[in-house]
Order: sequence, then structure tokens, then C-alpha cells
Amino acid sequence: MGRRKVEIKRIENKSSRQVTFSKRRKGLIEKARQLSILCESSIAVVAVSGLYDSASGDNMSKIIDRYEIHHADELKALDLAEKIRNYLPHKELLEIVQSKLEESNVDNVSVDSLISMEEQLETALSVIRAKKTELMMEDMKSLQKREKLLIEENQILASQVGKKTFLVIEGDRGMSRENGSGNKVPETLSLLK
Amino acid sequence: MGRRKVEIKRIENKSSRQVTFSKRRKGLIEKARQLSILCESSIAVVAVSGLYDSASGDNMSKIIDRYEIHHADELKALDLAEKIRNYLPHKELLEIVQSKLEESNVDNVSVDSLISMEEQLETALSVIRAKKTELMMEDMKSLQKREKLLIEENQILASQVGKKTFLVIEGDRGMSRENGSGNKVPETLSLLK
DNA sequence: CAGGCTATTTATAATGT
DNA sequence: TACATTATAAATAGCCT
Repeated sequence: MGRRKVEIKRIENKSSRQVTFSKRRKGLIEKARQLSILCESSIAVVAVSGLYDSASGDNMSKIIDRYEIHHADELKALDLAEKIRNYLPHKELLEIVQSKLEESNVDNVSVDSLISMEEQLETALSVIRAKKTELMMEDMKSLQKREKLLIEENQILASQVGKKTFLVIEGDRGMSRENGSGNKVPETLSLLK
Repeated sequence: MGRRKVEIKRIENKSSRQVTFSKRRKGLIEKARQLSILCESSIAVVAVSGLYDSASGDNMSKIIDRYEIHHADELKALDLAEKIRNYLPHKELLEIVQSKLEESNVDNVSVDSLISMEEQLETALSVIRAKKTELMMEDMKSLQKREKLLIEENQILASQVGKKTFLVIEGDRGMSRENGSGNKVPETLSLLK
């Protein structure tokens, strides 16, 4: 529907991608709205763009903040700050089209359809949660791997200077609870201090 | 996009509505899929059509079954069976487009975007839940109202025949737990038995 | 009713401002 | 960088089978 036909594949150029996202999102929402009115249905559209731009350092802190990482005792991460920079924030949006939900009267609205929607959203939620956990676990593993390598390297260096190796970890589970909002990434870990 | 322009308002004719729902639903899903690929985003579309056809009597029983009604002690309903028939089932559907969620690697997928999506679905859920509760409350109120009228009427009749009025309620909270699946609506209440 | 078929309307890609 | 324009692709309303 434009000057030329476009292939459906990832748009590499970042700004074009952003522009297309805005335009098509608008279209999608409008279509959902129309459908909900025309066919008296309840439609939810949840779109999260995966635009990984403009990193802010304490994003990961917030994530850890909000979600207790149950493998925290395995999280003996080196250079958490660098890792954090790999987590890029995103643009997000939520649109819920619920035209029908407003005009209901007791006898002809199906409570059951709302219950279905609830259940379906629950299903969507569990998919999202499962994927989130999986990705976080992957991150944990890669952190552990890097840590292990660095510890080894460190031990070699330490033996060369005839000193004992200390690994000092601050925070861990509770570290970003207090200073997680708006500040720079705290120095969470010091090696060989 | 058709032979003529259509106004965006409820389609009264049931079968046209159904046809339009199918066609436009398909279009909506396709749009969502394209957007998710083009812009590397995660999109969930949840559509519940509000087609209130083909009533089955124990629908309400199932609802009550699944959801504890905390106002059950107010639920001194008369003729629950009739009420149940006002709850009509529906067609439902769920489509989750998650093309991006599949091809992630640790460093360039935003865990945070998944968390956002989770949070947004939670938001959508609470809207749905709130509406569900509201509708159920409305139903409870109307049941109570009808009950009150009937009790009054009943008392008048009773006094006319010089008898005392008994209101016997069976089940209540737990009533449909055991026999809620596939059976006819149980006689839950007897008046003046 | 489900599945094609076009005449049209609508969405939007590229471009202009 | 964001917003308006417009040529073109895509969606779909009404028909038809």
C-alpha cells in the first residue's frame, strides 16, 4: 500500500523501522477499533517494539530490582555495569480497545466472554514470562562463564605478584533496592581491592 | 476497501457480522504479523467476539464454579435456572504473534521489553477482571431485587392462606462444585416447599 | 454457510517541507 | 526529526457460487 511493494522482513535502517512502526501501529489499532465496533467484540492489542536504542545504565538494575533473581547466589558477576549496557531500553506501548465493554447491560453481555479473555491473557502472560525467564537464565550463564574465566586469569596474575586473590561482592540480592532510580550504575563489585 | 464505504457501527445482521468478523480478524492478525517482523517487535492480539448465540443452561454454573462469588451469602436467588439462560456463550479466539520471541540471542534482546509486555498484559487483565466483577455484581443486584419482590409477593400470598413463609436455599457457595459439568441446572432453591 | 471474485476504499512507502 | 502529500499496494463489501 505504498509507492512500492515491500518485502515482509526486518527493516534494517533504524529510523525507517521506527517510522514504519508508528504508522503501522496506528493502522493496527484503528483496525482493531473498527472490528470491535462493527462486530461487537472485545479486542486487546499489545505491541512492544523491539527497538533497542538509547541505553541507560541502570536499566538492568531496575530489572533485578523488580524481579528477585532466585539464582542470586550464583550471580557472582564480574563487571555488571558492562553487562547492563547490553540491556538496551525500548519503546513500549499498550492499546486496549474495549468499545464493547462499555455499553453492556446485564442480560446480553456475556460475562463468560470476559472470563475467556482473562484466561487468554493469562496464557499470553505465561508465554511472555517463560521467555523472560529463559533469557535471564541465559544471561546468568554467560555472566558465570565470563566470571569463571576472569577468576582464573586473576589467579594467574595474583600468583605472579605473589598475592592472594580476593573477590569482593557487594549487594547481590539486595544491592539495587535503594539506589536504583535515576542514578548511575553503582560500583557493585570490586576485584582485588 | 469494499464496494462501498461502510459506517463504523455495529452490524445488526448476525451473519454479516460473523462474515465481517472473520474477514477483518484475518486482516488484523496478518497486519500484526507483518508489523512484528518488519519492526522486530512482539505483538499480541486477543480478540473475543461478542456473538451471543446458542445458549447452554449450565454456562452460569460453570462460571460460578470457576469463580468463587464472594457475595454468595447475598445470593439468595430465585429461579437461578432462568437467570442462567440469560448468559449466552460466545465464540472466542486467541492469536499471539511472537515472531521476534523466537530468534533472540542474549545480547540484543531486551529482557526488559518482555517484562513490559508482561506488565501490560497484567494491566489488560485487570481491566478485564474489573469489568467482569462489575457485571457479576450487577447480576447479583438484579437477582436480589427480583428476589425481594418475590418474597414480598410470597408473604402476601402466605398471609392470605394463613401460613408462615419459609425460604429454603440449597447449595449457595458450594452448590455447583460437584455437579456442574454437563448436567442440567440443579434445583437449587425451593420456595415454600 | 464457506469460499472466490472485483470494484472500491483504505493503508502506507516514498517523497516533499 | 516530525509532519503533510500522493502514488500505489493491500484490504475488503457486496456479490456470486
